[in-house]
Amino acid sequence: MTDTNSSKIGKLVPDIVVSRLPLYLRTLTRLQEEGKEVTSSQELATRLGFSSAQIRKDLSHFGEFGKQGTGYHIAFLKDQLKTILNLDMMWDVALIGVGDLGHALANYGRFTRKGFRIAALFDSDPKKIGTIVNGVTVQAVDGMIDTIRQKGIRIAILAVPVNVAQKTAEKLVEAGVRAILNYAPITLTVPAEVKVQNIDPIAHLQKMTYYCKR
Amino acid sequence: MTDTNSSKIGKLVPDIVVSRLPLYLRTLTRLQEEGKEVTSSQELATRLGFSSAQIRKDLSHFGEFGKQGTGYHIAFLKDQLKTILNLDMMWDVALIGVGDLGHALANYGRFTRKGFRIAALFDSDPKKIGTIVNGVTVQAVDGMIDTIRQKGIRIAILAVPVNVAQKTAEKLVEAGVRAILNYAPITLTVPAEVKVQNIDPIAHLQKMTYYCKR
DNA sequence: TAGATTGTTAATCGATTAACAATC
DNA sequence: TAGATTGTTAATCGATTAACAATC
Repeated sequence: MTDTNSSKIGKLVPDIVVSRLPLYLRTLTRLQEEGKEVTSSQELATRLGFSSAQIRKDLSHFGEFGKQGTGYHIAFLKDQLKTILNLDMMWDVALIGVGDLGHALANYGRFTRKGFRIAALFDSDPKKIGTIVNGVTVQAVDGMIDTIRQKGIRIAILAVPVNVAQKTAEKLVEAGVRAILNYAPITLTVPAEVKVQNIDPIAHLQKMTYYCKR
Repeated sequence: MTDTNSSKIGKLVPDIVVSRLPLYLRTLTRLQEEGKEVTSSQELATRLGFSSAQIRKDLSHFGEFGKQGTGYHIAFLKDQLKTILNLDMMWDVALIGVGDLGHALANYGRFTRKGFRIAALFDSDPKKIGTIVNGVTVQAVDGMIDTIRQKGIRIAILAVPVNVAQKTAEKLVEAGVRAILNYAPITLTVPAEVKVQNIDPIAHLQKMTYYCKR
């Protein structure tokens, strides 16, 4: 088995496995920062709170990246994971909604460092349109579809009020967006080929209070 | 079976079921805003993209909330879910790290509306200490443990730089915090009785680019 | 009553883990 | 070689779904 650039033919990789790859990547980067060059499924497992078997199984969906007796060369495995996740390129991202949250996201330096460039900002508030945030001019939502199409943007971050989130998502889909990171507390309805990931701090807090009896 | 205030005795509710309860709550609130008084597992399922069987099974862990032929009374089910999730009270929350993200979170009105009051703000930057954000004075991280203990705060939102996140989490645990919403891109190591939920937008984006071949 | 929908059971499906031969 | 660790298989574990009796 030498196919390391894509998943094994005929086998679909479970979504939950894909979810863990960014965590592996993150952990490898940290290990590297600590000066390590080689790691093992056991070390990764300890760091992440997973089992070592799970890590080996997950990676086995994509190829063979380790050496028996030695483990994994960190720089090599990082590169492989980046390739698998299509992170060997810079992705342009549209950010819709430049309120407090949108503002914080537009200024979040980690996006750029990790290969996600905020290439366009949109808002519907006339007071915000035309202002410059982190070097990018805020545009009217009215022209959003054209701009996103023209720039070929495939990823959007949705930070608009919940009452306009679904409508805005539909515009994004029309504009050709394939992935939406949704901060609005609502389940978006989009075509199956469009990926949505939701971030809702309230939902996370509410889950934890379940365990906080008092 | 009339035990509606807690899970069935002797049966532990799977964590993944607990994760979905806040989404049910959110959807019920939306249905209510649309003027509905009654709903069904099928309607909830369609809204959420789940199966109706899953919704009925999830709810069955906690009691019987519906009526055959009719469905669920929305206000009643909402109340029950709130009780199950310990949301029938106001929770004090400490927010650590008042950078761009922390600032946005401190100003996020939805926390208060959903029963989470930002009761204390902490930062280590002398320029921020003493400033007031959304009516709360930013305090030095130095006195954090005492303040959290004194106020009996059980929930913390961690929005500090990644390099101090683990150290800060340990202080929070020492102060008696039982639940941490972690925005730093690192897997925190905490005692088993402390719940951690992670929010990492980069991880979400990286998951989606896996499916964005190009 | 007839139609609708629940709560639950059993079957199915999928993910995790334990164990180990292979081999560095 | 001896020790360590991989990749994979098979077993286990757990979650989801289909189906339906109960009943509103």
